[in-house]
Amino acid sequence: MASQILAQATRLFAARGFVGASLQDIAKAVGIRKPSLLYHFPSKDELRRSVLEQMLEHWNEVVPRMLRAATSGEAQFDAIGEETIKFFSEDPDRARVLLRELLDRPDEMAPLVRLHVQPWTGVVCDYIRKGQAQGRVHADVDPEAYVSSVINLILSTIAVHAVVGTLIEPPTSEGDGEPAPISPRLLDEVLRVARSSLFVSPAPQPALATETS
Amino acid sequence: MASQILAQATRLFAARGFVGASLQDIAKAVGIRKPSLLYHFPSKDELRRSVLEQMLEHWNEVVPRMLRAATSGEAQFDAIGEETIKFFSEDPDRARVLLRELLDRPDEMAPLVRLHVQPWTGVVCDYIRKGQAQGRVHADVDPEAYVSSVINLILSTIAVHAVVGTLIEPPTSEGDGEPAPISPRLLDEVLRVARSSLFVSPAPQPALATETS
DNA sequence: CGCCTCGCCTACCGAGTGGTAGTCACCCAC
DNA sequence: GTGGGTGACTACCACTCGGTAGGCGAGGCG
Repeated sequence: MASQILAQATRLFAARGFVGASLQDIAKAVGIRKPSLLYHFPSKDELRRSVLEQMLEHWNEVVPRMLRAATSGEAQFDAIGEETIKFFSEDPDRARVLLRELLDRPDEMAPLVRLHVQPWTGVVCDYIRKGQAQGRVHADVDPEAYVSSVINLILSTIAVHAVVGTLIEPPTSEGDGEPAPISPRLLDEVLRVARSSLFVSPAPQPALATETS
Repeated sequence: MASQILAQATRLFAARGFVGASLQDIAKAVGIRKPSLLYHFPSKDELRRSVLEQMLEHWNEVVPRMLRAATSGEAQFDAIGEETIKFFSEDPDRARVLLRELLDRPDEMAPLVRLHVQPWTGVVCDYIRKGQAQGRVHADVDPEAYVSSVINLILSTIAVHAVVGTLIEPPTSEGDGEPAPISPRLLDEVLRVARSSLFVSPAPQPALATETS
């Protein structure tokens, strides 16, 4: 039950924001009444914290896999980006909730961000600096700023893809109720930008048969 | 008077979101009572539209300057990015309000985005394709997706710089009430990423005496 | 059976919301 | 002076919000 509440709360917080999504809305989406919801979560703020906690918990399961990939080789470097994109794009509400919290409560989110992404970015930054020493990575990359920018780019691209997507290709059909998948063109380009702004040799593969699939 | 209301409304919408900022809060920030505010703007929704309209109006004054820069030469290409960054970073609330609206009302914002940034991105995309034909721009750039990504990156970087900034350098002093300027490291890296993921020859200048000015 | 806990309910509360009605002081043209 | 518009105010409205009080049925257990 609590998990259904968390799921619906995540969905509605993502769509309307924390203040915009009322407990009544969330309860109705779950199929119960408001006081029943408050039985499981003592307050709306507690519900918000639980939503965030659940998401960061899930995130923490993904991180070790990425770190292992990061330290193994250059080609696997992309895997970090792909893994991050996968995490957010398999449920874009994660990106939206996170972005909204970043906007709504920056002071509260700053320590959380430090706690959950700082150590990971530290490893990646070390790897970038090593790459710079070996000449594989552009010398003028600012590792911390680069990593922050790429995370930011992935997060916001997925969060607002519904709007930006209509910029790059007209909506296929109007009035559809389903979520509309994220344009692969956008995601591919995000990865390409991240890769080609990091490594000095941008194209090991000649990009000739990319249209196969 | 109306301009003061718009200014405070922009500030509070940016900080707390549309539903989170009450008319009473805005009126108090201006120094008047709520009904007096509703005398100037007939409804809260009208106030929101006016805030957006004022911002897009201001934006439309900047666009022609950028377009002139875009069609003049390669070095001036960066000027577009710098101009865009300047527009948002001289008042980060613009980025925050825009991002919030993108999250809150995607269906309403999509046509606005098309109207106000579509023509401009069209010109830039043409320029990118010309650059690709001449070999100055990476062949695997997806012009529309690239431009969308860069706009997204600039917007979100400035919108949440307060949180991300603490990732790349510890806050100099705690408890400061002033807005805290955007880290130049972040902005420089955003520009570098945008530039170096576009052009094939990333460094015409050897980046040796860049610290002169 | 009696009793307790769990999960949910209806009914209600005070506070705050966006918005309206009506008033009042000012100022400027006639 | 006087009429009318301007821009602010006080007082109020219906409504929704997050949260509480208390009851009710089902199931486990002595």
